[in-house]
Amino acid sequence: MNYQLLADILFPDVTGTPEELEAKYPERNLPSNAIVTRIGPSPTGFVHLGNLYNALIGERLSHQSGGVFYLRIEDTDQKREVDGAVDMLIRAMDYFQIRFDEGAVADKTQTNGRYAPYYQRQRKEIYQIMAKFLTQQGRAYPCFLTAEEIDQIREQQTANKQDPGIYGKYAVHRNLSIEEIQEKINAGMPWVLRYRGEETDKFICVQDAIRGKLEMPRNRMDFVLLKSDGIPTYHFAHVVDDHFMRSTHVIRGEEWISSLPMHVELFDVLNWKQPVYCHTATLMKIEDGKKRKLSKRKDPELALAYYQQEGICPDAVREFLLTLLNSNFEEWRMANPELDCQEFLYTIQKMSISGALVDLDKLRDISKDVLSRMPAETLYIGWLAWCKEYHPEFAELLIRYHDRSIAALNVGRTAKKPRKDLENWKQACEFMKFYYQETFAIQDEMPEEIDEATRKAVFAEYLKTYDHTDDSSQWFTKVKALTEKLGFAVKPKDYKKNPEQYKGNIVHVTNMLRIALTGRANAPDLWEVSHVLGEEIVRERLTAWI
RNA sequence: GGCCCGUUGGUCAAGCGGUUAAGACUCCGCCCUCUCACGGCGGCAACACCAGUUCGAGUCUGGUACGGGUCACCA
Repeated sequence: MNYQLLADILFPDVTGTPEELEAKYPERNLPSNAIVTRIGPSPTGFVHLGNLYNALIGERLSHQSGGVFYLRIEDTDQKREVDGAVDMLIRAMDYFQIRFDEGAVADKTQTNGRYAPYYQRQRKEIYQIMAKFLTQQGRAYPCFLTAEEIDQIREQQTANKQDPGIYGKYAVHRNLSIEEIQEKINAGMPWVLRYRGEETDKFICVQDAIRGKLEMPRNRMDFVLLKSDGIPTYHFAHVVDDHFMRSTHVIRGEEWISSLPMHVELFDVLNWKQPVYCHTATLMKIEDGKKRKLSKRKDPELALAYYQQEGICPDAVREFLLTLLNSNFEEWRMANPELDCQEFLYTIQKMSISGALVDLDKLRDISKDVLSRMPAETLYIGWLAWCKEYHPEFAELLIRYHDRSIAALNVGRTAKKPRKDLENWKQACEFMKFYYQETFAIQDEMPEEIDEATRKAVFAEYLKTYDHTDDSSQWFTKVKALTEKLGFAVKPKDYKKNPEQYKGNIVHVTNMLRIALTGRANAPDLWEVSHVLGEEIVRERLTAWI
């Protein structure tokens, strides 16, 4: 068989050579330990936690090592492509502080980096050059099998209890003569380019950076390199791109492990250096006591958009993923509560292998912790940004009452052990609404044990002695005096012992004040809250009850 | 079904032949306390199973079970 002739028939317009590509996309000039890696999402319009999970690993490893982190859009499946998906993806990554050094930008006509293009469909010529090369080497051939014919082959194989696929004697177009091929092409029959696999009982062995040694049977399949539209399959694109983009590491989900033999085969045949593979664990979800893969349809928490909509602080999501990813992160965080999580040294060695469950309770805990560590001004900026997008009315309040909002965020925050009231920005809008007249509402009932007349007397007496300039302890002394004067027990224990001797206890008094001032029985320190609200609002809210 | 990957409390996990088997989340109790939150103390709760190697096994080997992945002109 004249492979050179075959290659010219198949790729008449392809004139480039692998050598030219090597020259065009040279080795990167980086220190030997610098990691170059990427994420390669498909523009389907759905960005999920797994994308972020892998992105975070790549981003950390590359940036910690002084390497390069880039974005490649794997858009080889035109059918699944959704408009605006890339823009959405980049914005989502940016929201979670994943920044790319080079790679695709939302505008397809623009590029950022010397290994461009970063959209796979724009790299067609590169793949064609390599495909032609493999054809010349006798490692690839055109296959004219239709989907129906392949189905038939599979049925036959299943009936015979043989492995399904195109290989060995089932690769019926493998040894077509040049004339037969020419004839079919002239007849306009569509074809795919298949790799010419070999019957073998050998094994391959790959040192996975996360999992250690991976052993599996060597590839024997005539898998597809180029689809009938001349666009490569994932397998071919991965090998070609990660070689010419000079990735040192390939970080991807464990679902790729089973196609590793194909990739290893291609790197071998092309005589290219294999990148370091890092196969990450799949994120799981528990349902009815069983673990299962997170599903796009059933689990909203899989979509990154969920975290944005809920207003979960991006740092919290990052820290949450970090605790899943690196078992020593939590320890580090406890030892270094004040450091930015970017300062944590991320290591592949500490990565877990088995699939982690996404535990929203844990996320909430981390989130409260992260928010409690932030200064009020920083919180304000993040919260306002979120409100502008998801809760515009609240954003207006935050702007109109800027100083009061900052003061409100500072309640209980400046202490050595800050309060952890805030979980996320959506919840913050609910929690903080009593600070604004526009959103203030009475949510809890006044205590039933206290009759209305007594309640009014409490408020009247409180207002009579209230001095906005009192400090916290002066204020509380007055509250205690009022409590005693109106026949309430200052110590809850006294009341518990002899309830008939009192109208109630100090908890009743402060609860009524708290409900009147904040609308709720549970709220932060009343003196502090009062000073955020200001004297006018304090008096107004209490007077309303008299 | 073939091939792969995995399996320590409900969850995330430490552990690298000898431990009372860490820690975090959740839940429960107590303390602190004007409520709540925070914080402190304490509690419930685990090495999937069976063989083997060994003086000794969560840790090594084999098998079984269970879970997951993959077997496309999808990535």
